[in-house]
Amino acid sequence: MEDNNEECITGLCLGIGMGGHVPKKNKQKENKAVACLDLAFELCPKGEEAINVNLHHHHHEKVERISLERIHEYPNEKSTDSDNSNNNNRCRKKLRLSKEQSSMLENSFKQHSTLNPVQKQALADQLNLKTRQVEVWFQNRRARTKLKQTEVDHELLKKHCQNLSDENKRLKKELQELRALKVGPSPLCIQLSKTATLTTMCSSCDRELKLVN
DNA sequence: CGTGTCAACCTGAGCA
DNA sequence: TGCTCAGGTTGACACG
Repeated sequence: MEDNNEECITGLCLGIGMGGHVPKKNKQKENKAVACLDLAFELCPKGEEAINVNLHHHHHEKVERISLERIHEYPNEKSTDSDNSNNNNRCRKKLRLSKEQSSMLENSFKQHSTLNPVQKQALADQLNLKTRQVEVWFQNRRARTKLKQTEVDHELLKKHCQNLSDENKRLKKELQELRALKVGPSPLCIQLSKTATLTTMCSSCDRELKLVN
């Protein structure tokens, strides 16, 4: 059989509506193939039949391995979930981490927000998860942290902006009042006319502000 | 039934 | 070239 990996994957993608997209990188090809397998698995939970029909022999070993992992990966599919009566061979049932798994991941994240491969493998073994799952959890966790921090920063900036705006209004009003009192050449008025700017301290941030005349 | 959450995935960039 | 990451997206599920 000829060695034409792209055609193999393209064929399968076309067969399940992926539009025949052929990714450039091998890793991406593999990802697409895995995505294809999700759907192939949906059509054929046992895996082997649908997969062997669609792929050349070069892929069989890998594909079979992945398909078996899939069966392992979604244990709820195997009617172990007693209260899930509508077990309808859906291929990607949402995985929910247990409280223990979540808290251990959280604790690990508190210690270091990134993991080296050894730490990742150790944590995966400890939690009875795949390293990929641990990796994804940390990626998502970092994204959530960043999002939260962005929201906090946004709120702080909004408050700071409001404070500055209030301070600006107050200073403008004060300046107007001072000008209204301009009955004679007081030292302040002389200073104002010379420099055309007035400096003051912002009460909210303790920075020096320049008030343009 | 609309919406939020989150695991899983995709893609492009940076790095060794 | 392969790996890891950030950022964005998808899809399953829970909840009001």
